[in-house]
Amino acid sequence: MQVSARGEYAVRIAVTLATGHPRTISASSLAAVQALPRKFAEVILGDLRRAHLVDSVRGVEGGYRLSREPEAVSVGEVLRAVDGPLSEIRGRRPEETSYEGAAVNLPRLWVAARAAVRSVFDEVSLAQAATGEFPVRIAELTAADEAWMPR
Amino acid sequence: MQVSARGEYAVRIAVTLATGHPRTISASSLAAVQALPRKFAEVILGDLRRAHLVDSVRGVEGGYRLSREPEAVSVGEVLRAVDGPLSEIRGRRPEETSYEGAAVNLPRLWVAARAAVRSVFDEVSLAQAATGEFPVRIAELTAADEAWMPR
DNA sequence: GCATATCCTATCGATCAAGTAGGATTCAAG
DNA sequence: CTTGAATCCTACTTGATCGATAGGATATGC
Repeated sequence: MQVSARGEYAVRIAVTLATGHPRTISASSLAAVQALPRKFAEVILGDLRRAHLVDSVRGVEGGYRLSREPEAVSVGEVLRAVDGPLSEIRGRRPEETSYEGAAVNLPRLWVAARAAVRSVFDEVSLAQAATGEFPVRIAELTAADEAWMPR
Repeated sequence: MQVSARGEYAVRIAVTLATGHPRTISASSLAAVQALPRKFAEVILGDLRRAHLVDSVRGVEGGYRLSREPEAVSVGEVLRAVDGPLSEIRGRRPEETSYEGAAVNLPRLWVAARAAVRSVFDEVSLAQAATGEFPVRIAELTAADEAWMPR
């Protein structure tokens, strides 16, 4: 479940927009407050705009704002907008894989893994990510000390 | 949760070894039966050997076999041996991330996502992956039609 | 018309992924 | 004690992608 710099930046930008909603915030302001490269932030905001997750306003006093309410946008949507699909197996969708011999059951495993990832990123809204009030299922996942240990 | 070609190949090789356990199987035989490049398979088997997941025997009649019983090796271990950690956020471990402002709660989200991935790959053994008799929790994840749909 | 934004196109260096090449080394069987 | 089949080691290539930057065209409010 590798999240690229683009993905991380996009979510940071999105939760910042969620917190300021419905005010519009400029790219330089977003970049400054989250300490990321301004030009790169512009590129990412372009991706989010083309995915219809944010609206943009040009000119002085312009900037970006979420297209929908922060409660109605999931983190998964943001990540998909900038990186592609949440889960890929050697560049293919899990359900598109197919194997011979001892590996015939692997597609089910890949699909299960994707479902697990979705159950986190598609079930957390930008509003929840901003406030830290995660759904119970998500909170439970982070409750065990073990979840915080590298492996 | 991107799985690279190395990762996919490694798991396919591992379940093949699990099925043949405890016989030793040569790299060319593994490559042939799973239809993957022989030289690349050799590289991957080297990774698995250095991770102490497989033992190798040189010479004629040589080959590879699992170091432990197929029930005692998880898919997660195989994936970690060839790609690195299951989950990384911009190249860092989830628990090592840290943010200012609206993004302060994101580390919990990253940790939750990693926990979700682990709950699949670390809970499925090579024996289960080979037979298709997955744990109930995993089977449930693949039961819904929705799990098989792209998004 | 000027300051401040977004927006568009192009480029760049570094890194990595996937795979290949060639051969040195090991070992059992005959 | 040779031979053939296997692991193992080092190096290389090729292409794509990632993370960014540059420079300016375009829009907008005052």
